[in-house]
Amino acid sequence: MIDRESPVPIYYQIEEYIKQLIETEALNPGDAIPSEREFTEQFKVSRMTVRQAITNLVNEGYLFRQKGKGTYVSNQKIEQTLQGLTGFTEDMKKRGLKPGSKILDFKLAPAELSVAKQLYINEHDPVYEIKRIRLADDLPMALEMSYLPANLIKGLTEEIVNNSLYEYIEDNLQLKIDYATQVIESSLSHEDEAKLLQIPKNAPILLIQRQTFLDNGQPFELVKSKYRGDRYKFVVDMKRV
Amino acid sequence: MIDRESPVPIYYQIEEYIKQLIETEALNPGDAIPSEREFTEQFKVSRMTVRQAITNLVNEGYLFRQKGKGTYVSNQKIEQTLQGLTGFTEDMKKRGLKPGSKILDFKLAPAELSVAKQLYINEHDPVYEIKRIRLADDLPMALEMSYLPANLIKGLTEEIVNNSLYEYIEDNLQLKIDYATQVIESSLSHEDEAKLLQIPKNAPILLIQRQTFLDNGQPFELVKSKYRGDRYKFVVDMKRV
DNA sequence: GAATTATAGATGTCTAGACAACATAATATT
DNA sequence: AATATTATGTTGTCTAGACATCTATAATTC
Repeated sequence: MIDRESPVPIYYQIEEYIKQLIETEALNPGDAIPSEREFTEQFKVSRMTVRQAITNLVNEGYLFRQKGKGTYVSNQKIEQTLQGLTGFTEDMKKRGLKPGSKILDFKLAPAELSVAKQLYINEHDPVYEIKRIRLADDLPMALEMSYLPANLIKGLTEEIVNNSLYEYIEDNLQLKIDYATQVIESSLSHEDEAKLLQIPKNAPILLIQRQTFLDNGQPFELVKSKYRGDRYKFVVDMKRV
Repeated sequence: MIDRESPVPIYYQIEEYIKQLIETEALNPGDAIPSEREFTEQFKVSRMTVRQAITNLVNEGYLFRQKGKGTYVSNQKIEQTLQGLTGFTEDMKKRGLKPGSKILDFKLAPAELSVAKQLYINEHDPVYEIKRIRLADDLPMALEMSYLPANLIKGLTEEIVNNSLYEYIEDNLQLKIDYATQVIESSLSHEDEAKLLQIPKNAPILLIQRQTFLDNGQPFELVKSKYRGDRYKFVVDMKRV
């Protein structure tokens, strides 16, 4: 198990060993790992070496200690769960679903007042309006209305929208996407939406409205989504300040 | 400088000492701190103790090491937090509403399996179960079921719960609340919930399940909430990574 | 039976070394 | 003068213990 001839430090070998126990589900979240003394006997190493391995895994969020009791497996790696801002495509991939999309409408139109306000532009300024059905594993997941100010996001096409909009904005337009504010509420499906989402009328839907900003504080995207309540749960991690 | 009679660990005293050097700008970003051997002589402690202090500061982002050269002051403490994790009371205040609460049930009971799993405790371990109606401007806003492991959150009373639970945990129990994972979904009100929330049956509700963690990765709270869909919107900010 | 007191086992802190690996500067060799 | 070598100082890894503190359980006492 431990190779003393290896240039890989012993504490690191022990780290890998424990991580593998977690990944193979030999150890599950909440389970106690063997005590430090047990590891010293198992691997014939000093306790400080074992502690170095365990301390690293504690710092990485794999384990947590309880004085006088033992050391336990955490739920997930923290960094991994502190999820970033992503689009629909990345979101679905993370959930292990195949993302898809069907554009219902793509046009350049003058902005309505409510949309203009949220994009920090004037009423009747040109905005791209994109209406889509979002699919996951080929089944409807959400209805989506996107609004993008044409003076800022230039040269948009259906092609780009269907591939990766965020990559286009960051790579081609050289703009830096920074953060988004999302408002989430519960609602019921109307008849026409129900039909498109293939759910009954008056079924629960998750209404998500997102305003996405560049690093200069300017909004470049407004997305109004209606997710099927039976298929979608919104997951968010928050940090105490 | 180092007080050996103090119950405060020596490594922690050294940490504070180094942090103070940085804060008073006796040490600036890029500067090398004294070598580990110099510290052992200055404080008359073993090198492992010095290393424990420095390792902690490296993990917290204050310092970085260079093998064979030395240890240096970092540019800045990394990891700025995005948004505050708060309880119901703070949340309502931010929205300009008067928070209120009515406890329907407060008891110490053996944990059910599903709850135990999410709190990383064993089935039948004691948990505080608190059922509340949450009010905003004296009107029902949400139904809330809270579960807290009694072996960790000790001495809980209705009084504490009604005032500020988080303050009690951080100030009295000296535990550090770190982050929470929340799962949000859309649902419909059942008959009994509808009555308590004073809304019609089958009205939209926002179902929020929150798992709150300490800084060691251990969960200390599980909250299942049902918010009135007509009164509550969940707002979250996300940062692009 | 209930409360109190040991006891065993876990993590927390600390010691006084040892040798390895790496970086740099001083010294010796070519 | 350029190149090797050596010396020195740094962090990296590791040992074999010690005692403290906390938890949970077993044993004892009331």
